[in-house]
Amino acid sequence: MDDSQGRSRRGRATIVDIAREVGVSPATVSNALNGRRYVEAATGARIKEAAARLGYRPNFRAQHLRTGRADTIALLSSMPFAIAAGPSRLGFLMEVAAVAAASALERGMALVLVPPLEKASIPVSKLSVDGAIVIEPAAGDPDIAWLRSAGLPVVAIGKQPGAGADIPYVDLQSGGSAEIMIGHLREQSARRIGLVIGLAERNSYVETEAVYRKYAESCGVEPAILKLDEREGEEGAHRAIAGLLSERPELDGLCVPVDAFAVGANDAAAELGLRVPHDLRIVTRYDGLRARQAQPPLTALDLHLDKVAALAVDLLLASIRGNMEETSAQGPLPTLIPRASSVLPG
Amino acid sequence: MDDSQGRSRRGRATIVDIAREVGVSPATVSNALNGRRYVEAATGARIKEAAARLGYRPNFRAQHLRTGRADTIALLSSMPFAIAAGPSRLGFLMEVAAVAAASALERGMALVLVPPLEKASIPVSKLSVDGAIVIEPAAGDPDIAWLRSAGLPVVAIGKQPGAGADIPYVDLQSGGSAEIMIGHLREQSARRIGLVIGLAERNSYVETEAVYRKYAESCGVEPAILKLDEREGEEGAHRAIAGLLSERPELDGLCVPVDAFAVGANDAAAELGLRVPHDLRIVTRYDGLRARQAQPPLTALDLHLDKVAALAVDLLLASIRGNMEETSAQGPLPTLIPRASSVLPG
DNA sequence: CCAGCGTAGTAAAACGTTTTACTGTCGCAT
DNA sequence: ATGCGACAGTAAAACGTTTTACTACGCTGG
Repeated sequence: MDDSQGRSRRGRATIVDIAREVGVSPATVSNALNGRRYVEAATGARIKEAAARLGYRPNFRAQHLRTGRADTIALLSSMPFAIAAGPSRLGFLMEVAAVAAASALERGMALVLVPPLEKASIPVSKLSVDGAIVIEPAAGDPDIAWLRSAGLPVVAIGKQPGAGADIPYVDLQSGGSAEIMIGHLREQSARRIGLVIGLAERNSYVETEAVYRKYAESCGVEPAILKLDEREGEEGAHRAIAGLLSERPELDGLCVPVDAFAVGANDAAAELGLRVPHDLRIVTRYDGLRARQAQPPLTALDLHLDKVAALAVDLLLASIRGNMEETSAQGPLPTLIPRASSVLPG
Repeated sequence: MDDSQGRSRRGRATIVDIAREVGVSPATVSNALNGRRYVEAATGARIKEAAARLGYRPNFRAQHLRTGRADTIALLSSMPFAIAAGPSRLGFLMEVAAVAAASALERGMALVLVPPLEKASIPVSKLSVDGAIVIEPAAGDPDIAWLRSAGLPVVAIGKQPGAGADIPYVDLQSGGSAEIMIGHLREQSARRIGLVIGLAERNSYVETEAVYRKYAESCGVEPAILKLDEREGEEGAHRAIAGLLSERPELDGLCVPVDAFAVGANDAAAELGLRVPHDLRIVTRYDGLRARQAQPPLTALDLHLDKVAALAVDLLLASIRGNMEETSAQGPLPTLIPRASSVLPG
């Protein structure tokens, strides 16, 4: 039964209700409402009027089925839960998420958030999305593999090591970041700098290590490199770095890109009675809550993640829509935020 | 043409490919795969084997259309852009988002993030979701109105003022929070406490004001209440609070639930040469980056947003699935985090 | 006057599931 | 024998769009 509103049985008005009302075919209504074929101005006006009068709302689920789109993208963290939990929960991922979500919405796409889960349960395969942004993926990331096998476009924030040109990315300028960090330590008169990075094969680690090795060689210092399992978190870093500092007491600077590890470095220094920054200068990369709350607060980089996130969304949408003339984008160069962990007073 | 894999022309295997392969009807395949009707064990096994062999992935868009679900919920901030921007971008909303997203994913739902947009453009009507969580909605929130008119379940974090029992909510314990804040100020020997809240009609303001008025009456202090437009942000608060403090120089304590305003209070005190906490004690509510980074750092409350977010997701999913025996949930009581803005040394 | 073409519309198929209503068969108690 | 219910499966409709292929029609140039 139609009621006086002209809509079918129960529920929302559909395109065929409008068609019946106006005396036209559903196809014409569709074309009038989303103008992908010309319909006569007068007809179009009548259709739009009827649509408004009936309170028509397109059924997105039907559109999605028909068109094969989802109008949704995902934002994935590939970091293990341990490192993303605690104070870093509001970290890198969420900072990107906030602006990526806004940027996507303004382009008519929804962004679904996929934080690291405690009980890892490949939820990415349960998602209905048109593509995904992945943050600093390690080589062989299983989520990326799944997405690619499903034929979905993926954009990385930070190049995926080992990936060909097939995965576009926003360059996080990790090499430049490393040079800024190490350069700053040297300016603060550190002469024996050590490096603490993660064990996973992430581009930022790779590039940072390369820059570090070049520094070590050119300055003639014996490299001191510690690679830690990210899952160990702050406490693991604390222990391991305490070990490093005992073995290599000459170290007077530490470049620790992972903020959780850097806090561990602070703790290790405290345990060994080393004064930061006097005896040991520490810098980290991501300027999040952890860096600012540390005692002493950690010198860090402003990665300009708002710009990075917006670039990533642009890149992904271009990729989804098939315009892939440019396959990657250059992120902005980070800027240093000097804090007490590395700046000698006076 | 079927290829050797038995799937239809191009693209993913569908349920009818499996049906053809096994020699059974599509309906049986559907029933076998999502077990809502019994199918014989042997048949079911053959079907599942074929599904695995063909690499079958259900087409979520088709499921969504057929079932009317979206398997997605939205998380909305109803705060204006000005107050959610800057340091608070990583604030309340994102803290809730992180755990709500994880919690939803573990229950098979995706969470889409709807941060406040600079150019407000009712994007909620473009979303395909089964329901929404709204953070501290003001009375008459247009997003909520829209969602309700679309028949979608809504859960509020913090009761919506003026809403009946129709909108379930997680009680943020704003009354209790106010008592904790004001009680703390009094313990820190504040004798003339002022209140700064927002102009919008949000429950936390309402309850806080009520508690404050009771305090003022019972202690015989002349109420000093400032209500500020949230869009004015830090600077607006700075100016207005400076005005208040000049007019009412006897004030020695300030309860400022909105963190952006509390930072403004800090600035106002500095401008007037008032020492915090010596001459003026300040407390705020949300313990975010802003509170911790302020000079001096602000005493705040741990609202236990992880628990709150999980409760909200539970409530919303129950609401979506139609189990609404309990219509609301009681959030945990906040706990005080004393900091230098209110704690007198010694 | 006719071939040809652009225009504005239509009918029907298609997207891939789920669900409803129906069918045949088997076992079993009457 | 017969009726009956449970069982395991099927055919077809349905969800609401978009898209393809087609039609009727008027116009234009030759």
